[in-house]
Amino acid sequence: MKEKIMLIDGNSIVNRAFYGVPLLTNSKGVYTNAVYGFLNILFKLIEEEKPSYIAVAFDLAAPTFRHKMYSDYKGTRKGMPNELGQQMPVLKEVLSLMDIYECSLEGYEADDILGTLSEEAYNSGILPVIVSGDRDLLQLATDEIKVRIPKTKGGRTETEDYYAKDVIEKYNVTPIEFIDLKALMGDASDNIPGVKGIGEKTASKIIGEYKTIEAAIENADKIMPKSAGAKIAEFKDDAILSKKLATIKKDVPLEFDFSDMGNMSMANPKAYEILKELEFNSLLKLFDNPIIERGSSNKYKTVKNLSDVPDILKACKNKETAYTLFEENGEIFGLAFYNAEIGGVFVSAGDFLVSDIVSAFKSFFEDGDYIKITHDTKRDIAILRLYGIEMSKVSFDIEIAAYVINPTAERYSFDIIAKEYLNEMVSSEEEVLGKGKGKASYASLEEEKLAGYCVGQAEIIYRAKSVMSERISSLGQDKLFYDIEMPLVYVLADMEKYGIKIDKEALIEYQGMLSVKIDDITKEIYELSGEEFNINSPKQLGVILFEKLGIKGSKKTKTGFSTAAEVLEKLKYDYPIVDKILTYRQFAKLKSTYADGLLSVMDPKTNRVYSTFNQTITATGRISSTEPNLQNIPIRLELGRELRRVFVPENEDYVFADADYSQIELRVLAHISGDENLIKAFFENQDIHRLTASQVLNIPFEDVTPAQRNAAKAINFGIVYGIGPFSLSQDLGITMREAERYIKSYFAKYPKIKEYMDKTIKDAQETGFVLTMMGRRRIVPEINSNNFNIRGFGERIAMNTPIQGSAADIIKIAMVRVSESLKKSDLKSRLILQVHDELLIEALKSEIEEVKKILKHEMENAVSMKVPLIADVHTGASWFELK
DNA sequence: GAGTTCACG
DNA sequence: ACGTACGTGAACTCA
Repeated sequence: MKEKIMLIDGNSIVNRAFYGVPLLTNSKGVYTNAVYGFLNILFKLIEEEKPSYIAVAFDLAAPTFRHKMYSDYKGTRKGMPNELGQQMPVLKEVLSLMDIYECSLEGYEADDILGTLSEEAYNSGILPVIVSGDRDLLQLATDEIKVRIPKTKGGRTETEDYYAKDVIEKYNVTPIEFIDLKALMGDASDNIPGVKGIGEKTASKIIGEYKTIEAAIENADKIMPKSAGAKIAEFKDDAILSKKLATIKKDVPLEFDFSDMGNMSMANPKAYEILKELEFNSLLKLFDNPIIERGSSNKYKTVKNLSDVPDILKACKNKETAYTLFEENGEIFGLAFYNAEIGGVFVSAGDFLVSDIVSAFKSFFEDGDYIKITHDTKRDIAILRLYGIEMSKVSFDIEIAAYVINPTAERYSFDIIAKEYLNEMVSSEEEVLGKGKGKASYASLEEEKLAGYCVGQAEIIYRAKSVMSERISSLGQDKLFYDIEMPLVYVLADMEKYGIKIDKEALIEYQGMLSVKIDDITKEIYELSGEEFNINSPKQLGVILFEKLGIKGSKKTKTGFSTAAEVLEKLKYDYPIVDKILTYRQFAKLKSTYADGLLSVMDPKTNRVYSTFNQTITATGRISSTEPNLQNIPIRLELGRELRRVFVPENEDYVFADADYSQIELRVLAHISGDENLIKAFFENQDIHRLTASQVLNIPFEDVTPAQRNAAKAINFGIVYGIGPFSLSQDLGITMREAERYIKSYFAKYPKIKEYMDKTIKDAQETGFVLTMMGRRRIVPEINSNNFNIRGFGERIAMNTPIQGSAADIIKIAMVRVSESLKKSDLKSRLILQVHDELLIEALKSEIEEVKKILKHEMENAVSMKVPLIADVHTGASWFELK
């Protein structure tokens, strides 16, 4: 099929659009109707024609050769209305953002440029399609070259299409004769004189017979009716001039290269933004095309016979290859590969038995010789395990990479990465499948779309990887990414695979015990309040407590009374009902979130819960845990802590071994601030809070009272979070004045901590980001906010993130090493849980001593710091007993 | 879906 | 004069 070029008469189309679409503005009052109409026409025709090249020609204000020939040319034409004029630069901006080629040339009209481009294109073997609102262009139509005249009617775009035969059919003249026709009849809008007194009907008849103006003049005496012939003779000069004016030039001295007209990218982020700004919401569907817009996704190969697979694998071996695995509920729908050697390859699950596909590609996934890159490795590890495949090392996961580069993004999906790193708009999964209830299955996609989407994603991965790997290197994050985060993916995948065993009977008993307690206390509360209400509703509870019962000391939230524990705590001694509410809340929380919650996610076949550990959620580098969240299992209150008894090892052959870092964040702070006093404190290996109290208050270590130790503990915590006197005073129940004195005295004792805090804020203000020990980087846009509150928040982020984040770096290193050590020693014991400063291993009893040694050693030696790292190890027959 | 509350480090 | 400690996830109510 011949390549096409779409040649657009910009001015005439924008005019059509302006008059065809009601005058619109966006919410900022910018007129948008002409731009909107233009784009509607443009997109519709692009979709229909699928041109390889596009050029839009515009007139310039300067006079053209026609004006020089005839000073009244277009003399009757009024200028553009202001509402349209304002839209011209907007339109040009949109076209430029979409990389659509524009051209204009002084001294010539858009028509002439189009005529020239059409001629040149045709001679170069490219088929022109001409788009104009102006019938003058019909003279360019041939048997092959089509002229399309769009009409906007009631929001819909229709076009009249003219090949040469259609012109003949409609006007009884050939396209070439159309020039003569116009020259004879004149054109009021261009102020072409024509021959006065001859209208369309007569002109059409005459040209139909004589073909050209020249012939008509020569034969003027023979023309019927006589009067027409006489007029032609009389005004022959006008007729000749008119023909010159009406003839579109095909030899304009234009410099151009067709290759410049083929770089269109309608669906790119900048275009998206401007369309959004113009509020062309209906046009944004352009970005929903499930076939990835750019690149070679249209040129993929589909595997028709699995006997072709060995050749494909051969071409991938030792070459970086991106793959995508499309799966739903454990069922594989498609597999795509992309690399420079083979381009895109698609394998559809619809064409073969999934088990055959899996065995055909087994070596790709299992052999280290294939350099794999993908998106969301952890998910693929789990899927492949369902098919008996243990995935070997994936060298680059773009999702993890995107997180390392910027941990504060909302999502790291393909579409976001393509936009961020390749500046391309591709469809998100949501756009392809929909979301929520209406979410479709991959099975419902046409094979071609599924293939395009799979291969397109593989290509995105392949290309994004090279951009991202350079970025990571330039940010000094190679070690963080390649040695910590990438290996961690496998550790987390294993943790998710193993899960943790629940003593189901014990949990049901715990649940029942809570039910009884909740029933009892609910009755008591109803009695004390004199009515039944929903205690779970803060709104209803607030009304009961602070209006009906008239309890004093309420605080307001946005929506009404606050009933938070912080408020109720202060009132519980004076009002028994408040105390009961607090107790109710405790029971209700334990039952709904933990007892009911765990039972609902427990696998009934194995009696284990399998949490998902998310590696790309937190802004600081921590991991998070969901469904169930195993990182917030109660411990602080006794009743809650009892829940930990239901977390047990697999069977009698196993036991739990656990280790938690002692004061890791304060140790990190000592290290990165370099404060000698704090460093010394840690070398003394004493109770750090007591030591802080004695140093800050200048009293002997032995004389520190429990209250003083508590105060020091609160300060130590506060320091890590970027403390203020208000919060400390609240926490300790002291005046702000006193709190301020404590803080001052703390910083006086540990001067380098103060220096560190000041410096990290200053650096963040200048650079816009903060760093952890391992080079994890968080941007802190809040820090330069003009808003007092937001800026304060930014400053606390700047102070806290390096501390929390470095601690996260450290335990991640420990996890990777513990996991490696267990494997290297061929132990059956396995890491099953991480809770920020704690690692839990389900250990084979026979391996317990070795496991304890590994845990302690790898945790304490994960990094080398100016203070020792201490991990305390415990063992026990349930999570409860690890203390 | 936003807001509130509360569990953890 | 401002509002007030960092980082999470889950359950619940209510609009």
